[in-house]
Amino acid sequence: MTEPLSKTYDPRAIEGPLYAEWESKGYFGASADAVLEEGRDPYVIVIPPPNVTAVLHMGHGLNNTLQDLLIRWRRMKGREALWVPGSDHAGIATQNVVERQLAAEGLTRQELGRDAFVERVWAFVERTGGTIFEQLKAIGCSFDMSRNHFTLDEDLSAAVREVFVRLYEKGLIYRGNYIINWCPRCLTALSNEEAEGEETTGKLYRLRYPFHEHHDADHLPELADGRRYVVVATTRPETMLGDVAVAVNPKDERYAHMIGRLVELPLTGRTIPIIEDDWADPEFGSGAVKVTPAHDPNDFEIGRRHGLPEINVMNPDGTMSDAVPEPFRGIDRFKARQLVVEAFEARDLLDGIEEHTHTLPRCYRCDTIVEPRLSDQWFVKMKPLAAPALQASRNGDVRFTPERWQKVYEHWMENIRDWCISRQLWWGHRIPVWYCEADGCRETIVAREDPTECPSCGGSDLRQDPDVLDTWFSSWLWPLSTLGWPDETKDLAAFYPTHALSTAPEILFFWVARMIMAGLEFRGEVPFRDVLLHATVRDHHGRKMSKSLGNGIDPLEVVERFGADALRYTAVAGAAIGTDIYLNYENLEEAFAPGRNFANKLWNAGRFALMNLGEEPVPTVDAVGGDLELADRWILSRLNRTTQRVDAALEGFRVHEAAEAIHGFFWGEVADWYLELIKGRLKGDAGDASREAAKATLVAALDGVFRLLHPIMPFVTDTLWRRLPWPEGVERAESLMVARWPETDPARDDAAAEAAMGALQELISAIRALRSEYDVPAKAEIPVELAHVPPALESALAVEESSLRRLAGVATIARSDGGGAQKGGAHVLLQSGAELFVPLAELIDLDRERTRLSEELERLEGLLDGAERRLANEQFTSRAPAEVVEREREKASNLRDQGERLSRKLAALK
RNA sequence: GGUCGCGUAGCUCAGUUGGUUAGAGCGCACGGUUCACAUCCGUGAGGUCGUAGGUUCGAGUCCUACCGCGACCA
Repeated sequence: MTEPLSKTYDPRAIEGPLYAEWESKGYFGASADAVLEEGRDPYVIVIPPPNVTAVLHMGHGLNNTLQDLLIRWRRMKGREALWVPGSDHAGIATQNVVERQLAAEGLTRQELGRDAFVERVWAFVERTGGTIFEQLKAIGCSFDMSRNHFTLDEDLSAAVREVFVRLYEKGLIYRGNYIINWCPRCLTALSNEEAEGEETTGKLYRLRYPFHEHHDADHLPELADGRRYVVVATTRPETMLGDVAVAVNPKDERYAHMIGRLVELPLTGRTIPIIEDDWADPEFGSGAVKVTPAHDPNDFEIGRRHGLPEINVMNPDGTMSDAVPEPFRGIDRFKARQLVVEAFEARDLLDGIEEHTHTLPRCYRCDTIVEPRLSDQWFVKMKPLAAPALQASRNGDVRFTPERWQKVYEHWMENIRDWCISRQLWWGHRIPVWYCEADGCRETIVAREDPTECPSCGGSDLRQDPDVLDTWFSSWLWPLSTLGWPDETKDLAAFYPTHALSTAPEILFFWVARMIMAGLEFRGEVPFRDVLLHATVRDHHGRKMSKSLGNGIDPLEVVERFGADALRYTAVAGAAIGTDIYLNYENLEEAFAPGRNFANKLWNAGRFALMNLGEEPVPTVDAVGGDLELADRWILSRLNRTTQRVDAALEGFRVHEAAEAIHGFFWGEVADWYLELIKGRLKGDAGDASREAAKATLVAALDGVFRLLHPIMPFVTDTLWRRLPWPEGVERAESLMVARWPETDPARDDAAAEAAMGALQELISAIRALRSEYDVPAKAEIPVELAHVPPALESALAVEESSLRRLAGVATIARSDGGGAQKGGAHVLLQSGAELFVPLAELIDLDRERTRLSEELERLEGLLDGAERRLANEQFTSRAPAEVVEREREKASNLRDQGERLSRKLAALK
């Protein structure tokens, strides 16, 4: 710990060991007793559980950095901070992975059998399941691994079963035969949310259905054989094999008198009726729509309204079923589509094909086109659960950041549809429902404990429902179940409700909305107060990073090359609220330059400070009070303002603003100015008292900024912080991680010091700019003359004249009255009111100087013109607030003064 | 089609209730090798704040329309 810092910043050397130390000291743990018995204020975040098979990607990197930032910040603020980690069994995704492994061995899960398959998945999960947490540790996540959970753990599974039974008993879970979204590749039902719409340019086919018999449809077109026909349009012609009616709008006069007539359903030998239903839109196509109740949600509704039959023409795998005529049986749906169209064409029944843009639903796990399918499934009745969840948003019990997500959430809640929760998978929570197989009984048993006999007939021939539950049916309980619910555990009492949830916007409905419903339904309280929807990580072309595009960034490679702190800072600084973060995966050095450069700067400036501070104790700032110099008071004032800014930013989840404030303070003020100003004092050039004041201030400034930065860049800050020399007798935590967050101190705000330093900085910058403008050699020391020096600058020069010489390369400082202009030099009018003259006849070209001053004068006159016009406007002076008018007057007078002086100088040069 | 959001420097973005001479990082140009840092230091170029109206004493900020982009939901 006291070995010297390496000359170059090497994050690999510090990060791993430091994390291990934090973990071994138990800093990540939280205590329920501390909350329940000692009255400590908790702050809780539950992790959005990554899939158990997941490997870390930048989305995780960003999201978990944000959570760690919030947790570390609140921990330093003295809260009992708990970050609950865990993972999700991810039914379809995990099952797919293992099925692919089997396929590589030439096996299918059906060949293996259910029990053996599930065993195999468990083996896989146990082998790979912990990976992501090791990876998250590498980026510094301070979660409490003693509370790690998995959705298939015994206690979490018990919670799932409890919830199923409760909702069933309450009448909110039911089984029914409805149209659901079906993935023909995964062979399972999906919820509406899991079927993702994708805009596609497809085709709209117009099909002719001839009337079964001749009648008075003279205004309709006729076929070559003289039969009249109606035209229906569809994007899925193969489903016509399951048509049971043609619907027209009752208000549509073209068809009004045809209701009840029959048309022939081509290819099938069936006839189907024309029915009236409001759903048919007279404006769309011919106004007549085919009705296929078993394969379309709207047609399903029409079918039920009219008591129509439901003909299922498709097998689960997307091939045509035995309910269709022979040539189509067993044929894949898309091939069947082609065959149906050809058959229509051959019979002159194809009315036309046109391009048609529509939204196709695809399976969110395998991208296969989802098929609406009629089947028996379990559903949750959502309206009763949504009502309180909607209320919670409207009354502010849950808040969304960025705010606009509130509307998205409420819109979804207002239009909620029932949730299909059964999945035809093997990996997941088995549905706790049994059917009595006894003849004449057929009882349905829904139970918390596996039943051994039928409560109705006493029979023991029970068959459990083969299906499992939607994974989200367990993750919607996450904040409850990870804290022990339904048991009344200490954790539940101490840590529920949690405080913030940070996640990706795309799972707002899947997960966040449902957690809010579950929290309210099962615990009577929202599960968290704040929902933070973070940025999407994209590549430099704006494309979402994805495995299939190969445009991802491996966070571990970034950590390896630049360090976790660099990764974290880059993510935090780039993730402005409501905007996505763009990273170039082809050039990681450039992509992570902000964090990498800043970490390196911290290291080097910190190392320099530590070398100069030495290891002996330093006095406190209070102890050297009277010896504090301008620069000291200035940097302490700046620190104080920075602390205020950072606090306010973090309260509002404006993490990028916090990062920027700290970055600007450390680099732009501490490193660029303060360290430069005190170099001589640290060496003792100005005596012991001055040196001690500088040391005390430097330690205070670094201590403060390291604390502010620790939640964002925990490793480099703790490493440097613990090496700071410390005042004797002042208590100090053993790690910055568990040190207290800085308090702001109004007494340290020092406007006078800031004004004086501001004037000095302006002067130094102006001299540097002139040197650059006129190509003064870097080492050449130049004379300067000052006039009209205002008190603020005067007070700065009184103590920092040597700094001025060193930082601006000044040899001599003379005073003049500043009356006119001297030839053979350069003039600058400073905003502080001072005048700078650099007499460098041999370097300064008169023409160039005149041009430079003219341009400056023009700029000033433009500004003055605007200000004067405003002041001349009586409306402005009477209506604008007095202070605004006053500020405008000062500005105008200042500009006028500068302008006049500048034109005199310009005139003198002509 | 509905809802929401976004167009500010070459790029990615700040700009907190309308009011200092509109900022940052990256990139670019020029200069800089002893004395913390070339992952650095200094200086600089670059913006009629998408377009057109409107409200106001005053608009990057508020309103309307349009153009362009994106997201979500049908």
